[in-house]
Amino acid sequence: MPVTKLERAARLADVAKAAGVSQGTVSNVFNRPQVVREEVREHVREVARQIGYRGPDPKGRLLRAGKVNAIGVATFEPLSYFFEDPFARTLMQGISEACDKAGAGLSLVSAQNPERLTWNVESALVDGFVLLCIEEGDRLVELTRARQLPFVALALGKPDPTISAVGSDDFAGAKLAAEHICGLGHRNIAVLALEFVDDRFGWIGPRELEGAVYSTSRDRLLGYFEVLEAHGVDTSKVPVWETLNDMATTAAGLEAVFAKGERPTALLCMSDRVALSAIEWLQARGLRVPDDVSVIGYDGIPEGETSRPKLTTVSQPIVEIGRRAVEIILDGADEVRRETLPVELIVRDSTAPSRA
Amino acid sequence: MPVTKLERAARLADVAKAAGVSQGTVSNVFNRPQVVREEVREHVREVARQIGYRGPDPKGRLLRAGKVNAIGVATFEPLSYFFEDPFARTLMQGISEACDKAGAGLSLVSAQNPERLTWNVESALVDGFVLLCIEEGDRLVELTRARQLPFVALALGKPDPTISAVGSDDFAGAKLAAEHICGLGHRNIAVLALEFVDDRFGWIGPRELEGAVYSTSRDRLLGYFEVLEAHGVDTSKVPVWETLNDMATTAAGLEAVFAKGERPTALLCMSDRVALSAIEWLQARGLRVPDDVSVIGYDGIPEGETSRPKLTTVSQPIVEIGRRAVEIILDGADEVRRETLPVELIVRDSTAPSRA
DNA sequence: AGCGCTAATTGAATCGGTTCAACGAAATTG
DNA sequence: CAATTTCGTTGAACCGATTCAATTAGCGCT
Repeated sequence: MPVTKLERAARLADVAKAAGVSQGTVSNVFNRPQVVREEVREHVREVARQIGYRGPDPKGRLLRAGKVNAIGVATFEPLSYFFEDPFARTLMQGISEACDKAGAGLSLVSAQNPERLTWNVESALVDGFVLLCIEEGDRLVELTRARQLPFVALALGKPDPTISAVGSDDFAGAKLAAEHICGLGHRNIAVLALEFVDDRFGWIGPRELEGAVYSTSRDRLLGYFEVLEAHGVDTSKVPVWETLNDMATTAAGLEAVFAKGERPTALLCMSDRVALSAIEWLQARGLRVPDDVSVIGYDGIPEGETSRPKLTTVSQPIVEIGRRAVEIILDGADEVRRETLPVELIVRDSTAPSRA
Repeated sequence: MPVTKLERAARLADVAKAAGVSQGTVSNVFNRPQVVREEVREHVREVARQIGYRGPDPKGRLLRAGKVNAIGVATFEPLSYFFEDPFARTLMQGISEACDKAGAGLSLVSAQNPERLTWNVESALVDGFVLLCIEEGDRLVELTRARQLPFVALALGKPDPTISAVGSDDFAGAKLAAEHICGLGHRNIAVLALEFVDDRFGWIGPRELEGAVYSTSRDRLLGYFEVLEAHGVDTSKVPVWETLNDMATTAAGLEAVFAKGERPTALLCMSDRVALSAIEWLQARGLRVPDDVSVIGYDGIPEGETSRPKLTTVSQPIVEIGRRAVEIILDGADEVRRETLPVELIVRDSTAPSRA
């Protein structure tokens, strides 16, 4: 009897019935063709073709298999952040390389939109999460915990020992930067920092340092200060301005710093983005970098290599951090893993000896 | 009686049993809390907490719901391509914006690895695909067809009317570029092209043009030629070099072009990447852009705005293309949709009047 | 008390596969 | 020839939820 097409999309069971074999056999035809006799195999294939069955639906397979074979990357920023921000992009490179190698998929998740029907941390079909804790790291971790899936936090502000995390040594990195600047003879220095607490910017004093939510910023500042003091700088007089890692708040900070009496001859920036913004601001004001002002960044994003002047910076192994995070998740071991990768001073053209 | 924890992860059914209610009620507690009496709701919540149930598993929900609420972006390149290539990145911006707005997820899929057990076009859990047909567009389309999911092709080389696609008018865009160059008085022109057939580079003659696999390259070249001829240029003498859209093959092409007798005063490049590479090569050889050689690109990637000199180019609405592709997929209408978005000439600093 | 109405809950079917113990038939062995 | 092994196939359980028709409970009204 001729096989007729069905109304709804064909299923495995339909093929089985039409071909007069069991579901298990049809399943095998598509998943382990070797175990089924050639004659049967071809027959099933032919029937499948006739009723328009194109192979097992991943939705069904998933439920049984349990494993999605994909990892999710979550952040509180909008999805476009993954493709715009240089740091995120570099990180994603490492993450995507590791996924490619493991044959795992990559799903991007934005936790920003708390509404219903959105693909979020609660509903994403993934085997584990890499958390990009740029902002609201705590909430992100909390959301993810509820999913009971393995996860690794990156750029996590807090050194919580119950959370797997990959990062680099902020304290050591900051010291590297400060050593370089002091070694060039600079003593009149300003700091352009990242956030100490959420959604605020402006001057940072001892009180703000004390109440810092983000240990990244705190550790880096402490690193700067330790070295500066060792070189006889009175850190209580060093202007520290908290930015939102963008042009606007960086410019505001520079306005404020340069409005003060003594102008700095060097800028310690806690990110390359801030450093690049600062250079742009300085150049627009007719100040030469590094002749008039030395600028050092932090992170080591690719843009620092092509800027003018090329950016001196402390480089984190961003790609490597992403790669490790994925490896840890795919490892499957469920104990807490914390890794700190080494940082490196990269001297390029945006810093020069002090002329003072 | 006290509720005890289970060995395996708790399921909805376990909660139902432990709380002495039906599965349906527990499902409602988590999905439509309004419909269940407060007393029951709280009781179920409490029991769920005790046995360690954190809410419905998306895997199960998926099977029933049928909709994943995510779209996939597939290409033959490795995953890292999405974060490295400027064109892809800009496209992804549009795609991710549209996904964000629709509350849909975003999964990246590389079709490169044909092995088993990999997250690929056949197994990705998505509701539809955006196909980035940079290379091997045909195979990609074929693979995707088998999934019987809606898909939209971008940058598809062939004008296949059975496939939904979003693109821009290559012929018109190329004419724009050529008009600009001719209008500046240039008559001695070379073309740096993209691929006409897979995995080859070098000179393009009438034969290669004839046998072009990629209509994008062919249409652009035809656009260039039509305008050049209208300005009295003998196009059979115009050197056309096919690149692989990278520095190496662009440099090789320039070596070849400049080794020939008459040096061009203007370069028509089929991508901004090639144009930027060309500028770099020219500058390294001591040739000034645009004084000695004018260079015009194609695409309109962000890098063209910050390069030195800033790049004159034909801009495709890349972000918009990505956005439309997602909208078409989420629309759900299953007829074939083909859209051609307008291109625009953007005159910046890499082109100048011919001094001849 | 009897009636109609609404709101809350149940039970079973369903989604689309994979897996595995068990089984029958054919091939191999002692 | 009986015993064992191998191979291919079956049938049913299972994965973890959602959905909806049917049922029950509770309430107000005459």
